[in-house]
Amino acid sequence: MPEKPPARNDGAHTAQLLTPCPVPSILHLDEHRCESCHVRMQSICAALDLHELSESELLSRPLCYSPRSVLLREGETTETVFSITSGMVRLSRTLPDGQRQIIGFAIPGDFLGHDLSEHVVFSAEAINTVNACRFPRQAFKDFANTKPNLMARLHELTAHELSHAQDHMVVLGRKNADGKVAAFLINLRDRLARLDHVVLNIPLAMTRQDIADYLGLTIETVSRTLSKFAKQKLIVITPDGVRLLNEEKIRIMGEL
Amino acid sequence: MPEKPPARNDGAHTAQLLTPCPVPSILHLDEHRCESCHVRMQSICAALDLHELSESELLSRPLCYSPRSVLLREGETTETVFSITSGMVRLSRTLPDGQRQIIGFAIPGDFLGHDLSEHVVFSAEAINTVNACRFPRQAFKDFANTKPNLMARLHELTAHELSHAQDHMVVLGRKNADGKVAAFLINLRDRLARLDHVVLNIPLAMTRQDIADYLGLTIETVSRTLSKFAKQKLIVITPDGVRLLNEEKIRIMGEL
DNA sequence: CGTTGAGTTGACCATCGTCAACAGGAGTGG
DNA sequence: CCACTCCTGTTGACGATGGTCAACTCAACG
Repeated sequence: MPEKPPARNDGAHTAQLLTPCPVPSILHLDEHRCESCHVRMQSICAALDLHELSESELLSRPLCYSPRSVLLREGETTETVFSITSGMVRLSRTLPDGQRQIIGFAIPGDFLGHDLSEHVVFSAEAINTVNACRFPRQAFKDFANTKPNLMARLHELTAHELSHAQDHMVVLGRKNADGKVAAFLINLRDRLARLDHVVLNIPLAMTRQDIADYLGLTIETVSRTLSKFAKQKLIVITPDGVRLLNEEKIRIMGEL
Repeated sequence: MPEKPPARNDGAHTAQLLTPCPVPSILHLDEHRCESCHVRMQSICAALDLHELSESELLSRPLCYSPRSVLLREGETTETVFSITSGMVRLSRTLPDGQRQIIGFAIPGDFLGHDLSEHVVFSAEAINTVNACRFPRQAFKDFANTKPNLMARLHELTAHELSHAQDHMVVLGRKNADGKVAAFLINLRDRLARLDHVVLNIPLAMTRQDIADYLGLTIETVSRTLSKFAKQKLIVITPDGVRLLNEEKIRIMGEL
């Protein structure tokens, strides 16, 4: 893991400014009502009863972000926090020398801005089209301070995130390339399964470069490893992701 | 980073059962009064006023743990949570194949059991003599649920821990051996400095094996890297730790 | 004085990073 | 429609970083 000279293809992750995309479904209001939100019970909102939900609804705005748009930018002051309702968001930190480490991929139900603090410590960029409820940070914080349930739920999500971060430390510190890629696939599958129940194909909306930057590998090693898995009939690589043929073997390789 | 065959020197981290050591200072009561606790404002207790402090004092017991004793054991159910007041605690996870990843070193002011959940996800072992306030988990949880300040403080500590975990991901994923060791030294120095103000010598109470398991390296690489730093007059290796000669260079190597 | 465990150093080698070439798809413009 | 570029992804050849194995020192301890 030598210190890379100033990143090779920076163009790959320069993302444009925050650009909400058209929200046609602003007309179908009930689709955007919190009450009928399909990830409500996975999200921070699980803590709220119907009355509280409509209170919180007054604070938030459902927004749609086009691919590559920026939800949060590392180093700025935090104006907003988010609850993701669809799509996938990449969370990353950049080193002074230009290297990038992806610290996670947020999926529907995930919350961005756990600490409610003033400083954004990582960038958040939409990978594909993303829908998210955006809250003004201070208003959300004030609201949470009056609702012990909500604060407890936020804490629960944060603690869960911490545990997940610790899992990933183990992967980064103690797994070889095969183990890292296997752990990544299994982990993503399990998280998506919690939302969708059946996940046959694991959609890989992120690029190989993203996966590499998440696993502390290079794009070449990720590509090679996936090809090797395919040759060993452990997976099939599809245009939009990966299908597991031998989940058990992959799971053992990636096991923590 | 090949998958190690079942750990080389397991003996190094078999720790004995929870064994509080004699607490002679049980006589000098005021030293153990929360009111005069020297890490109070760094710890979870910073959220409590004097009245609340004496309430919480009824829940907790100040205990002393001898080196290598176990505060929490991975996989068991959580009976207790801790606030560390002196000494250093090693937090680790073990993989099915016996490999170990150290996910952090807790120092005075740190809290163990952030999630307040039923399952212990990492082991916590005293590295040297450790003093800690022990709370029954459920009682602490109930208490926190009645004190929004305390819950907010717990959440603050957890969010801080999460941010720290993300820092460490960057180190594990994107730094070479030199950068990892440098980042470790600087990070430890800064954390100790927050407690002690002046830290000339960085005490390394943990073994080289511990450092290696924290940084995703081997004991040999850690040893070699420290020797190299010493040869380059960046540090001096002392019996009980390390002294920085050229902090600036180390800091740059370890920079995030 | 032998044992044990931590730490250091050297020699060798495997894994994964580096560099390079190439394939295929999307978008652009003539 | 085709030529062109740009970008992502794949594959191969080579080499450096860091892991493996081994030998050694030193301090602590009985």
